[in-house]
Amino acid sequence: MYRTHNCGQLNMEHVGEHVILSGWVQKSRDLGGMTFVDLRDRYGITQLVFNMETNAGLCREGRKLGREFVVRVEGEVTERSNKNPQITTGDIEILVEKLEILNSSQVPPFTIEENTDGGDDIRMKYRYLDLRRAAVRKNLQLRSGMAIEIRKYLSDEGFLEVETPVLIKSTPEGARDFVVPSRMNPGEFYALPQSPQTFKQLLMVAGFDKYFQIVKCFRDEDLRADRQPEFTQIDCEMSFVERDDVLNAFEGLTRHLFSSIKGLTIEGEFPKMLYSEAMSRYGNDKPDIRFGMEISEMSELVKGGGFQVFDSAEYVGGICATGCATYSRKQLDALTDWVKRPQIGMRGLIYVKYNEDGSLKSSVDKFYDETALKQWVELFEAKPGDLILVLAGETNLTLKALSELRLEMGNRLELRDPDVFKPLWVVDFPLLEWDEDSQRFHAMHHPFTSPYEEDLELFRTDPGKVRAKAYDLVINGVEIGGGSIRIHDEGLQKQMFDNLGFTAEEAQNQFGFLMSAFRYGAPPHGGIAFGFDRLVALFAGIESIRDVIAFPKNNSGRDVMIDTPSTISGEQLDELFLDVKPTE
RNA sequence: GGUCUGGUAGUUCAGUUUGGUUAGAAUGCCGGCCUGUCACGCCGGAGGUCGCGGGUUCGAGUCCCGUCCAGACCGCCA
Repeated sequence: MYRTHNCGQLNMEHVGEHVILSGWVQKSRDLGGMTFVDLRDRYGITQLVFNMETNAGLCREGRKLGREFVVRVEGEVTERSNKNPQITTGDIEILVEKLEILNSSQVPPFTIEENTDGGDDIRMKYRYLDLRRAAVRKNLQLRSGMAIEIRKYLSDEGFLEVETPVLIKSTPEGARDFVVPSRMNPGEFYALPQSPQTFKQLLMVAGFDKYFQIVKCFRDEDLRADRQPEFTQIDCEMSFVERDDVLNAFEGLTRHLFSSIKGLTIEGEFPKMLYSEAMSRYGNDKPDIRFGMEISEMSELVKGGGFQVFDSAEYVGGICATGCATYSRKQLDALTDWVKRPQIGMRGLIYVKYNEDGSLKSSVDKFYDETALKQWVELFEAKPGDLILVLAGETNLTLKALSELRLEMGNRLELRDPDVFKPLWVVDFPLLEWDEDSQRFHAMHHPFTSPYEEDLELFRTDPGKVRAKAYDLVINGVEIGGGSIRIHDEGLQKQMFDNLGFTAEEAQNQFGFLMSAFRYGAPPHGGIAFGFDRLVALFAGIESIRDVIAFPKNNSGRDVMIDTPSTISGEQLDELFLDVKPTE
C-alpha cells in the first residue's frame, strides 16, 4: 500500500496512529541531530521527522533525500513541540520508522514553491513541474470546480450537453481556420471549429430546445494574454426564446457561479447598456463599470475657440480624474507621452487643473479664459482638486484613446478593485461593420445574427445603422461572452448573406445545409457562449488565461514543452498528398 | 505585418547611460558543522559561449548592423 492518508489530511485527531504517506520531497532541513523533511502532494504538506537518537541509520538516509524525490514513509503521527499555524497539518509531524525511495529526481531547474524563482519561459518548458506548485494547481482546481457548477446549474435548468464534431468545414468568414488534411479525400480539408455555431443551431432544428457544451474552439489568429489558439467555451443555445430569456438564464448561471464558487451575491439586476451608450460613455464596448470617470464629449463646447487642434478635430472629449489636480508637470508630461505611444496614437494631451483653491490652470489658457474653462468644469461636474484630461482627433480613434486613458487612470488611482465584480449586459450591437480593406460590410457578430425587424428598411438606406439582437456579458472590463437571437427564416438568412456580399452560390456552398434545415420547421432560437478560460481567470483574479490552462501555448502559438508545431515526415506528407513550399 | 521591453551563473537579476584589471549579488547546488526547524542558521566550495552572427575599436557584456528567442501591445480575433 502506498498511502493510508494524503499529505493535507492529518491533524491532532490522528496523533498516535501508524500511517503511510507517499509524496514528493519539497524541502529538507538538516539540523544535525535531527532532520525535517516537507513531504508534498496535491493535498498539502506534511512534515516528516528523522532523529539521530532514535534511529541513526534512518536519519542518515533521510538527510540524503533530494528535492522532488518521490518517497513512501511509514511512521507514527505525533504532536509537534513547535507548531506551525501556517499549514493545516502544522500541529503534527510523522516520526518516520520506514523510508522507501520510490523514485529519485534530478534537481529541478526552478524552485517548486508558492513563489517560484522561475520565469515564464522555463516554467512552460517544464510545465509538469510548474503544475506541482500550489499556486498553479489552485487555478486548475478552481477551473474544475467551476466546470462542475456550470454542468450542475445548466443541467438543473433542463439543458442537455451534446457533443458536436471537431472535424468540420472551413468557411472564409471570421477568424482564420485551423485546417486538417483528409487522407481519404485527397486535396480536401477539414477545419477545426471556431465555435459549434451551426451545429447548435441544427440541434435547435432537431428539437433539443436547451443545449449546452463545454467545448474546445480553435482560431488561427495572433495570441494575447487573454487569447489562445485553442480555448474553451461554455456554448449554449435555446429555442422559443427572446433576448431576455437568454439573458435571464445566463445571468442566473453567472450568479450561481459567484455564489457557489466565491460566496458572492451580486446586488440587483445586471444593468443593460446599449452599445451606442457604452461607446459614447466609455469609448469601449466592454466597459469596466467598477468606477466612474466617464467620457464626456466636448466638441460643441470648445469649437471655435481659435485653438486649431480642437477646431479642426472631428471629436473632442475628456475625462475627469478625481483628486489629480496635484499632478506635477513631470507626471503630466509622462501621461502625454503615454497617449502619444503608437498603441494609443494621440498627438497630445490637454489638461485643466481645478485646484483646491478654486483656481484653474490649463495647458490651453491662451485660448480659453476662466469663464470658458468653468464651463468645462460644469460639464464634468468636477470638484476642486480634480484634473480634466482632454483628447481630440478622429472620433473612433479618440474615443478608443480616451477609453485607454480612463482605464490607465483607473489603475493609477486603484479604482479597479479585483475583489469587486460589476457585470453588465451590452446590447443592441450594430449588425454590420464596414471593413476598409475589403470595402464591404461584414457581420460584427456572425452572419446568423438576427436584425431588429424594424431596422430591416435600413438595409437599403444605411446598413451600418441596422441593429442586431446581439448581446455581450461584460464583467470588470472583460468580455466574458456574447450571443444573439438567430435568424431562423431561410429567406432572411439568404438576404443576410446577400448583404454580406456572398453570391447565392457561395452561400449555398458554405451554409446550404443550414438553410436547407431552415425549410423543415426551424424554431425561433438564440444563444450565447461564454469564454470559460476568461471566466476562470476573472474568478482567480489574474489577467492571463495561460495560468488557468494546464498546458498553454506561448506568444507565438508554440508549445515549448512538447516543441510543436513541428515538421512531419515525407511519408506523412505523401500520404496526405501535400507538398510543402520551402519557407523564404 | 508593426511598436515597445527583455535575453549575463541551474534560476531571478545588477552591471550596458560614460567601452578599460580577475563580470557581481541573491537563491539553488555540492561539502562541513549544528537536536525543534518550517525563508532554519553558521563556515567553505563549485558554477559564465554575457542569446547567436557580423562590424567599429589597441580593447566590446557595454557602441553599430543583422538575426533568433521570450513577454506586452497595435493590426488581426465573424
